[in-house]
Amino acid sequence: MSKGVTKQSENYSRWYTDVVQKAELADYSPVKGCMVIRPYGYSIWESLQQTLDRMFKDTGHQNAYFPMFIPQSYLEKEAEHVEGFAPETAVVTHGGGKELDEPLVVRPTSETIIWSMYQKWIGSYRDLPLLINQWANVVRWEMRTRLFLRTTEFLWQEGHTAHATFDEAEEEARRMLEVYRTMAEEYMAIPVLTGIKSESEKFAGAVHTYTIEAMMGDKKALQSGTSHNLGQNFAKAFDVQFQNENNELEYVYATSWGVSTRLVGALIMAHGDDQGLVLPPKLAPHQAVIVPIWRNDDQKAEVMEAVDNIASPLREKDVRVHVDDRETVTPGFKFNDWEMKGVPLRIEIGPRDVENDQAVLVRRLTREKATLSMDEVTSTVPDILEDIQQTMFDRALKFREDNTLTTTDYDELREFIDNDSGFVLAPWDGTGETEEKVKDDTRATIRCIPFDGPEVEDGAEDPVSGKPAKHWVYYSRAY
RNA sequence: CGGGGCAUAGCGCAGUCCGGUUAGCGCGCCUGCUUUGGGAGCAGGAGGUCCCCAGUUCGAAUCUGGGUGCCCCGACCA
Repeated sequence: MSKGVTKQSENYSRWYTDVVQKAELADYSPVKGCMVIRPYGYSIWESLQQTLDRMFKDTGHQNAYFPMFIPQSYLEKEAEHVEGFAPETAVVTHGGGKELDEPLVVRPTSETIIWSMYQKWIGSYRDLPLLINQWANVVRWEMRTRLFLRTTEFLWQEGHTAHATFDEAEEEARRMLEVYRTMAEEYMAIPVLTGIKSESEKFAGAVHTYTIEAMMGDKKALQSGTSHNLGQNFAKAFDVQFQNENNELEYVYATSWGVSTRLVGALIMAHGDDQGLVLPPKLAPHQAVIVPIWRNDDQKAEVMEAVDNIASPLREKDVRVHVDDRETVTPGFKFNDWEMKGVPLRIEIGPRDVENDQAVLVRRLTREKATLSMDEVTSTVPDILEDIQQTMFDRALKFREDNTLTTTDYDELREFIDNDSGFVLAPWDGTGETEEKVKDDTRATIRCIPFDGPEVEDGAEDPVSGKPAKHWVYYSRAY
């Protein structure tokens, strides 16, 4: 195995697959398009899961689990939904050696089976709102796959809620998008654009789709989470009505929202560098790794004692510390290994340090080295981790801002996109034709109509069609 | 599905054009000794249906025919 990874500047997508494999996040599986998530990669997913799960519970949601197999007829009940998902489903036709009476679709998403159950569970306004989330795997038969970013099977969470009014559903969809924004920005240290999807990009079966969009290291966009106001579409398809306070029957209003293991891909591409992965302290499985250094057994005993004198108090302060006491590899190997794996902080302790009652701290993000006294180490590590977390977010935000063009000129837009220079904020007339033309010309799509975009001034025109502009939108090439 | 490429040790490859002893190299792996502050050194060792099937030949990793799998590039997508 060669030592480093392909440089980002040389070939970004090779850099990405190199990092995934060398940081031992995932491996290719025998089944085309599927992947094996290795322990280190899975522990990152667990960090994301734990953080999100707490946020879901804090906003009143409960977890449940629905089956992976869905009767094919269910998927067909909502017209837009079946049109959107039928081409990418896996279908089970046989079980126990016999052909099934009705084929079973392996869920590409669970709206249909969940709403078939909500039909049984919801009768009155007193049953609402119903706020359920599930952690699950789903299968979508994609043409082209990439580790974490798009695999045939992936892990995700999907929230499915039922409400008495459209406004309440709308509020829920926006609330959960805000949860995702918080997750991305405050935990993953990835700034995101929040906004609404255009008609062509919205979820099959939704009234509105809201999204968080992040900029990756190659300046392409990654849709990192979506939240949908489904209106009454699924309630009508599955005949889910409730009696309101006036004893009238009304269809239920729905939302759904999800993020997936794609977030791991977002972490890799938003922060990674030519040394490998760079993880934000709040989500890193190991926040600090201690590398002991010794020449002989006497030194080893001294050094390990000093290591414990640092590791224990740090753990008491809830710092996730890992002591790398492997004897089969050299310290130099360990340095590179943990840098590849993105551990935010490395603490080196050798005989010289023991003698001087000090330790060497190295930050992964900046590779900045500092020598601190043992006491300082235990007292300042939490602050250092917090500082790294903030610095990572600030860097990513500056990167996005430096690579975003605001323009009303189509030639400028095209040139910018053609040079892979990032996001373009431009006025849009709101038509699918314009959107399509930009896509044909540049391969860029409308990522979202941002919530906090500029006001459209009177007389402002769409640079493509010349028609009156309705919104400012972000265009970008995307994963 | 269209276009291009590849298949030889765990991984990455050479050998194939022009058939000929026991199929090599690097990394990794195992054993021992010496090492250990930025990917250690030396010595020894293990490991192969050369993708599959058929054919040509005294002889096939190498030539011929068929098949299979994978990768990359384009049309769909969290």
